[in-house]
Amino acid sequence: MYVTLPTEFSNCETTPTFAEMRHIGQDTRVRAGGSLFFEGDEVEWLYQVKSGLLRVTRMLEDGRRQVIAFGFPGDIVGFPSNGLHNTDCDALVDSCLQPIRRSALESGEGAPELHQHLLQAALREISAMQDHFMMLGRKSAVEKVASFLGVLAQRVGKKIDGSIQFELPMQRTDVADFLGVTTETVCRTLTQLRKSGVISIENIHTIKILRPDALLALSEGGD
Amino acid sequence: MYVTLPTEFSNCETTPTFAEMRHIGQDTRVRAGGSLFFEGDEVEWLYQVKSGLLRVTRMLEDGRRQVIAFGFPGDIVGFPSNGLHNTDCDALVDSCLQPIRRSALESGEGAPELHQHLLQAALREISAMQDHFMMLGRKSAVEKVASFLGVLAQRVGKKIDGSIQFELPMQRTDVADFLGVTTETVCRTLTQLRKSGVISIENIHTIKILRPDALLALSEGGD
DNA sequence: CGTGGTTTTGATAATAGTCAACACGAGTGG
DNA sequence: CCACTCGTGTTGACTATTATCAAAACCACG
Repeated sequence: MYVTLPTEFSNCETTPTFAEMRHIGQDTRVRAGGSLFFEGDEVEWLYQVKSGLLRVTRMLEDGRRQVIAFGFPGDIVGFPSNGLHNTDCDALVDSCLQPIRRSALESGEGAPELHQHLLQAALREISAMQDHFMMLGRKSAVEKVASFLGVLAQRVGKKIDGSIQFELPMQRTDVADFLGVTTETVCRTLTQLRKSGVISIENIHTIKILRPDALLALSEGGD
Repeated sequence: MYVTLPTEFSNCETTPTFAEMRHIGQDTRVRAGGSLFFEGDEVEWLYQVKSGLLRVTRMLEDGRRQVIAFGFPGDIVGFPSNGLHNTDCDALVDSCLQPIRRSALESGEGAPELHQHLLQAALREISAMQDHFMMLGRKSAVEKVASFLGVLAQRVGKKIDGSIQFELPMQRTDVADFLGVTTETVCRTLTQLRKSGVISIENIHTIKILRPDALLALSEGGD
């Protein structure tokens, strides 16, 4: 029981990306389903994703959930506010993380390069969140799903002649809670995109963008 | 023509809140309707609101607009991403601002106290935006409006016996674009709250919360 | 007093949600 | 190896919420 504690099962690599080792922990692996932190926890570490996929969420008392962000390789999660985590975070697939001491962000003495890197990451985070506001507040279901697929294609897609293919490791529920729609709407929208020949669904967790131009148009409201 | 440039019409005060004057500009006044910056502008200054009200927005090509945030006294607006503004910002009423050099945030050498203050403000901003995700993605129109009024009451409300009164200086359109609904929905919801005796609308820009407890319940999904 | 912009209300339509059934696939145990 | 089961995904029928379009009311200002 109480199973969702972080399950560290080995170290993965040992080359810190930044000079000041003192502020960087040993790389950590978390199994799919394992949690990194919960809302209200004191922040000791931030985490830079090296491989895998994290899910950052926030819950309402009545169970409604919003996926705040997905943590793809390169992303940093766990920025504190008043020293506390204000979201939950868990791994959707086995993931490898580089922990970074909170103090490297907040005081940063002795590791100016790392401090700078974290600060810039936080500022990029603000900007990315502003984009997502537009998504949640002003886009239709089709535009939301199309935008989401577009971003993923750009971020983790592999070009195969004219089309772009990528893994969609999270569940439909996660996509829905990220986009502020229901699972059913995500399904229907994907079906609609498939039937109109914009994408093909290779299998549940693999999408191929057949017509990137059409997808882009849909994501911006072009019919 | 080209009228929306910042209209500075005087200095207002001269007591910098932080030690290192070098990084702090003279207090600046902006008239209602004046713009502080536009999306894509190079960031030279951040602004801490001393009085008045700012509106931070982002636009889609087709004209759809999302109000990212309102800048109330105490708030800091204008965090850069890659050195650029990624939103527009203008003043809704005559406002007084304290400009702070971007370098105070990003390099901060010589003014560690100010740097720290700005960093913490950025981190609080991230947390506040996460809350707003829930608002945009998962709350109904009534919950959105009730939450919004609740926050304003807490932030700028004045207690008058059992009720809380405050100014709502922005237009209905701004509230709508902030909450991700239409103006009509904002109006109808306010009317509904008024008719059910939760609020009274003293005049278009003045709201009185008659039953704070009921408003709170509505903002969390309680019927 | 008009005039223009904003707010409010009403009637109707469209989008997305809900509830329910069914399909699919992975893993389990007979 | 084959049901069986459970969780997830998909589809369908229907409903509810919110958007849209249009008209009226209100207000601020010249």
